[in-house]
Amino acid sequence: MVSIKDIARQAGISPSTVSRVVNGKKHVRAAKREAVLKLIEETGYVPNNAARSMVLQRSFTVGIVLADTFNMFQRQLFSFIERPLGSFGYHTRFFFVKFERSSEEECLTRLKAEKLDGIIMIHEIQNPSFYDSVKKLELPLVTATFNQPGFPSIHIHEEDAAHDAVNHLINLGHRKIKMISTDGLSSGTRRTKGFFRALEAAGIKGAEEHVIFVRQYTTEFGMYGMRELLLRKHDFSAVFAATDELAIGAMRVLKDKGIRVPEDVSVVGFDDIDISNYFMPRLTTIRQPLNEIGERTAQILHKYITGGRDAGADMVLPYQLIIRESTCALK
Amino acid sequence: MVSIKDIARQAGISPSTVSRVVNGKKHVRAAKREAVLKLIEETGYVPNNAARSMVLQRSFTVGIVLADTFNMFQRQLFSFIERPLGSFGYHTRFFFVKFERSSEEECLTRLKAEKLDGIIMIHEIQNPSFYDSVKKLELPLVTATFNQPGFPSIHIHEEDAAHDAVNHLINLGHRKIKMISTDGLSSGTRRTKGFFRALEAAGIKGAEEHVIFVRQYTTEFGMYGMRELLLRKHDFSAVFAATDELAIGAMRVLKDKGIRVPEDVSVVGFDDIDISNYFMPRLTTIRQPLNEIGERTAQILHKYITGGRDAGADMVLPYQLIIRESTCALK
DNA sequence: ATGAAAGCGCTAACAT
DNA sequence: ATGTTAGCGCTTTCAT
Repeated sequence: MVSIKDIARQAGISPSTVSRVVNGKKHVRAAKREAVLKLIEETGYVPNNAARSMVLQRSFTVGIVLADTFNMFQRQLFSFIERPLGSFGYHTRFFFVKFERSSEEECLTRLKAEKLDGIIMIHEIQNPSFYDSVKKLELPLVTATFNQPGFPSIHIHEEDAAHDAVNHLINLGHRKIKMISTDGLSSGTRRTKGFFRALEAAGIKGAEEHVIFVRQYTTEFGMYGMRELLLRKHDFSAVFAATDELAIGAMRVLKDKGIRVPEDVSVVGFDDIDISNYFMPRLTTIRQPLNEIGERTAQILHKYITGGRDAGADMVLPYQLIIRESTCALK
Repeated sequence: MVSIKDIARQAGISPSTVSRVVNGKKHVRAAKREAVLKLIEETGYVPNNAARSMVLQRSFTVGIVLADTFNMFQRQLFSFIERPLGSFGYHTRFFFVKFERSSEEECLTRLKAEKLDGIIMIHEIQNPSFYDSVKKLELPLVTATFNQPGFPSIHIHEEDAAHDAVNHLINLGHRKIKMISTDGLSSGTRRTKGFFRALEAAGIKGAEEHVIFVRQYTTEFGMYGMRELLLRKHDFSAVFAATDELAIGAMRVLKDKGIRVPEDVSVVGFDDIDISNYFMPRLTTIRQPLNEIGERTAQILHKYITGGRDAGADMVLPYQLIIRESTCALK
């Protein structure tokens, strides 16, 4: 493997100068710069990252914390984060965390072990002490798709979005509306709040009884949630699922029971993952601007890493209600 | 950050001994080993990877080459590869490649730049010189889900599987069967071969005219493929899609045209991605044992990296035809 | 069984 | 503008 010394020797100069050229520093005579560049081209020299990393005390890698379910939503969001991050010269490293206290703690340990330049969370850790520890480590952290006080966050206004989604149902004439949500995750809590708010504004009582809580945002739990709902009593004409994946699972059960969507039951999701537009029926949902969220997240983290400790910024992006085929007016 | 020197100093011994303990080497008196372990526990010491990497000339990271579409199939497979790889102490780094010559070349450059311990390909590069270059680099490489001569490969027998899928259609009485496939990727070629073989065995002529080739395995291209098929003439009763994603796109178009699946047209996919079982109708498909493929791939690569250059092993895993709701007997 | 010393490839502070 | 030097944290001979 050709090293900086090889280049220096062949160019008849010192490694320092080669380093200056490689890093685009000033104070190098044009002629030498050219010569070095040419040599690099010829030899295919590439700086050794481990070495740079050691002296610079930076790893050039950022950790991405995500749920070990690695569901479609997260996978899509990751794609949108990875690219801009790469353009800033970062690599990404995954940290999967389960929905358990012990897994969260272990995640923190692993996060510490790697010498990360920064952390992006696209899945929230429930234990608040996690964030305290990160703060102590002075590790730049930004959260994407949810708001974490004290850290830069890029997200939409989930409560408002949920409210709009439910309101869409209400405007369609629905009064008996159920929700499949999560109570362990703050995103679930916020979406549930929006649900309650819309119901209350419409004068619909007993909202609390209308929501069923499941543990994770997966199609499996969507099925489970709907089964539970049906077990209690099928007296609803519409369902709001806290995520598209939940909605997809719920629709699966509905279909299997011979209950038609949207004729018998309208369904609204949340997130607008790719597949939602391929479903039959196409899912009505809230679109999160994943592309922009990814881009902003990368930008802000980079700024945070390079520019210093000005945390706390909270960026709220616009969402959009996408009305498709899974909802219709109450007959 | 606590370093090996700190531990050594506190334990009143030399860094060498600490290193021995950390790496589980022999020739350390039990008492000292205990002491060091205790200190490590207390201080939360973790070896600096960059430093180890430099002296060991290993990066502990393996590159994963995948299509920049990062479709559902790849996302799922990645999950199954990442875990076992992690248990061997490797990290993963993504290398997305587009379906273009230039992107493939650039991928090779980036692959070289990183000091990778190994490479896993879950997407094939079309340019054969790519593999020559990797061979020259003496970089351990294993391919997952497709066979690359000269490298360890873990995959199913795609041609046989495709044959079985099509045969299922034939057994159902279908004679007018179309295929949506790819000709740029060898997996597409192999699946197409299976399609031909089944048709020929059944005495169905003009097989070549029955397949439409698209560029990528995405739902979008599935839609495109079906639209083209319909444009030519709707004289088929069944369609075999080279992947589930393609099938999903195809079914979308069918549905939009008011053509029922499976009553009017039976559809078979390939891969059995998670979502296929949630579709309406549930997709009949070929199941690739992703879990096992992922596990084996990680194992074999690890062995390859640590054990030396015994490339060439070719592991063929069993597949399974999963008959669900998207196919039915020809009426 | 243990320590001293060298060196992995690079950058930056300090000379000049 | 350029070179010399030290050192990042670790592992590994080579002594002892």
